[in-house]
Amino acid sequence: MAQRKSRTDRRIDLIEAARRAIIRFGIDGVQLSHVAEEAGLTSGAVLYHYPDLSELLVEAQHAGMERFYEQRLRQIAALTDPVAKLVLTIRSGLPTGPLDPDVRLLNELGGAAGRNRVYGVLLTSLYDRQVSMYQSILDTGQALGVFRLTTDALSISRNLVALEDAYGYRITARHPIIGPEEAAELILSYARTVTGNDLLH
Amino acid sequence: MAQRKSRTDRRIDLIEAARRAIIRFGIDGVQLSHVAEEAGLTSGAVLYHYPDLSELLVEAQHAGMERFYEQRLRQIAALTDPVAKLVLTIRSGLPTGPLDPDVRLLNELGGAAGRNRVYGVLLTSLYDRQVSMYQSILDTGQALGVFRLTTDALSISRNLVALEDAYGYRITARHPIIGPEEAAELILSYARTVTGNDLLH
DNA sequence: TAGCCATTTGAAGGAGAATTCAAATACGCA
DNA sequence: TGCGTATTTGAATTCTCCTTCAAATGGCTA
Repeated sequence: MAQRKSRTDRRIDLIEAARRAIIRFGIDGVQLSHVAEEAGLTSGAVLYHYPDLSELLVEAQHAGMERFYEQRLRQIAALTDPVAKLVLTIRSGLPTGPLDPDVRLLNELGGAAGRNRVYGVLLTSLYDRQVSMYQSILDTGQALGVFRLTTDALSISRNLVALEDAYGYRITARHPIIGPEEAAELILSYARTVTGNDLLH
Repeated sequence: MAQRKSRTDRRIDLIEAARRAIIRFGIDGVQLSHVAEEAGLTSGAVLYHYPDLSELLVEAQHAGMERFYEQRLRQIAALTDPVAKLVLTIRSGLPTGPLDPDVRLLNELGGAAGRNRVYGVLLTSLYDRQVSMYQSILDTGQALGVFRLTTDALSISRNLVALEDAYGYRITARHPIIGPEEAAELILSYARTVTGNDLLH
């Protein structure tokens, strides 16, 4: 028998297991047994904690998104230079490679968000928060005279997040030419143009 | 009994039916019975033409992609002015609204392309062709002196397609602010900056 | 240490979907 | 018109997954 755990500990495990299962089988392809296997439990045990699988899936997606976002925030928190912040933020929004679990998870939502309101809201809220993240970097840089923005910071930020998203898809789909490095360079080329800064650091 | 049709006619119908079913239930959620219902047939009839549902789904995705791409090509073929071409191309890459079937279908592939090589290849090939489409418009504009590109046309084109893709997702996910118009304006703002052209026509 | 209770198992049942196939049907062609 | 055949149906079968639940398990507390 699998090790017994407290209600909260087990729920945390299950959310992690669901995350892995979604990546393997897709948000519409996950089955109770997939989650159970990933967690090292039986289907019954999963059902004991989550009588409704779809609720667990939402929680898994939510947790994955929060982790992704918090991680990005934490990385730039250590920096003060707007240039360094911007460059690092761009890189941290891209997958490390085709198998990057965080981005793979987010990508699963793309299609589902058009059919499922909950997923649509989740994804939209993540997008908006990432936009704010960029916006505050750009505003600061502008105020310090480091950036000379060609348009409003909001529009630029929206485009930056959009570019990250799109290249995340390209990379996980294994584009033969566009990998993490190439994508970063493409986004940076945009960022250089609109900030009027070489973004060397 | 449903009207009898020739092998080829029925296969065309089924591909259309599968396309609709994918949009409704997701690429990993479609069932034989969904396709059958959309086609006005029984599951047995579907199986008679496509013993393997997954092959039908691939064909449906392929057909949807080709149609989407051909449609865009056809639209710009009527124009000669690079500015008009560029503006129209940007608009034609965006969904008309959250329910746009062509984009909804493409979005279904996003996640699956990370798990399924066939879908990955399909999606990558569409991306590359769309990039070429933009590239030829930009090259022409540059040659005519209408555009003064800030970077190489290839990078700009990659970013333009990436932006379309990403805003396609945002729109189908029903972002409360970013609709077709707003997305077009965001992409145009990028295009203006990198072409040095106001893109008014 | 004994007993309680939350957690987990595993088997049984049931629902739903895929698959098979014999029979029915309608179209094309002689 | 009538034959032959490709297409479609619908029922039976099998398969897979979800759901339920009684029994087992093991940690916690008194």
